[in-house]
Amino acid sequence: RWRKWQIRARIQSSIDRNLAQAMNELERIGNLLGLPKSVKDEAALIYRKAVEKGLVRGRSIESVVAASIYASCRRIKIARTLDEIAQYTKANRKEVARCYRLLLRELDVEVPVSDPKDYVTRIGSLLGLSGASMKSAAEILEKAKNVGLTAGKDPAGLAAAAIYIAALTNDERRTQKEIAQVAGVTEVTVRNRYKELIQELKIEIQNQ
Amino acid sequence: MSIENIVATVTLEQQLDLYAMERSVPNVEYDPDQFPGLIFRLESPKVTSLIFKSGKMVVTGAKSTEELIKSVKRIIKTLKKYGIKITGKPKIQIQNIVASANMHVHVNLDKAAFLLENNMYEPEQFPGLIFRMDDPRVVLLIFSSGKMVITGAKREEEVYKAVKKIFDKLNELDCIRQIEEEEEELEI
DNA sequence: ATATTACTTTTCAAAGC
DNA sequence: GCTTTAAAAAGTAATAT
Repeated sequence: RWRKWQIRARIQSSIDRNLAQAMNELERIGNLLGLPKSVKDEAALIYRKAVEKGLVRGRSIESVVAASIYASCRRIKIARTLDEIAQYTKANRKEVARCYRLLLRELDVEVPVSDPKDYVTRIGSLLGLSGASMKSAAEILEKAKNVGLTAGKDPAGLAAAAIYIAALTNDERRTQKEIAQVAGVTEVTVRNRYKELIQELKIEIQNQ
Repeated sequence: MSIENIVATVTLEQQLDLYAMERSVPNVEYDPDQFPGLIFRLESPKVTSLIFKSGKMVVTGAKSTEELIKSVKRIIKTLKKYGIKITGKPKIQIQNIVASANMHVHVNLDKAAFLLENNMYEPEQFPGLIFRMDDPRVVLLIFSSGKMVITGAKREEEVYKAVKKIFDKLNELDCIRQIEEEEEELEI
């Protein structure tokens, strides 16, 4: 009886210690990323489930915390790339991605497929674009999705190209370089997506 | 549909001296600190073999069972040619078959990701939808172009079964759209 | 600015760390 | 879990011309 109680207490305290450390990490990374409380709370919930299922064994707390944050961002539709989150940890993107896949498979956390439109708000505001431009970028992406142009493509690259077009047509031109930088993709990707979008959606660009 | 790669293990039931092989057989790589197996590349059929001191080997790169068998025979013949004594007949076991196929349709991956069970679709990480099929037990990488990769099969038949099954399933779920393809290559 | 090369994902065995 | 080997898919990245 006593022994059983002791074992249970020991396990509980081990989970508590793990959680306490994890919450510090979560708070640190979350603040560095400028995430709202709702995202941090959701991430904490996901992490708690992971610890209770013993998924953190053999892995660093930090990587699992980062993966929980990523899953939370995806659920709440706060656009953040895996790289952005991983940069504040000692682990690399690959390790965080591995933990994220583990969370998806082992926990019943449902994560919707990321929507390029979610990246528009972030990229647009970082560039100081008007709401009108962001709205037209979202419309371009909606059309692109309807003709099956977005399948398999990086949502950040798609959003970047849509913003490039929208800014151009709204007289708020930003260079591909500027957009690529804040979107976290290369200029080549922005250019490739841009070419495809204007060609397939028959968008007229006056400028040169 | 075509088989792209077959991974097989070959058991020779005898110990091998890899150091002696490295000295006498040309074009082999052996660095036990890096990897316990000796790497031997056969030019035709173009396959690569990892040979272990236990007498077991892994042969990769074959595109058909016939090619695999021919490769194993040639590898053993080559080793014998350079003075490596090999007794008994090799036991060949196919461990993994990788194949590619083309459905010639456009696939709505967003919809498929929502409707299919056991799938993973993360376009920021990889363009294909990863689907784990229970029967046959294989993994399929499905692309929006309608092309796909089937891996994890142990028999050729499982590949055909999996391709038919996923096509029917995507059709049922209405995740497929016909596409106008210019060049229709004829294949069997 | 475009062309190559290289990496992402999945699968599998081998022996050893 | 890692190390090594092969192969395809399509996208993206890094480097070369």
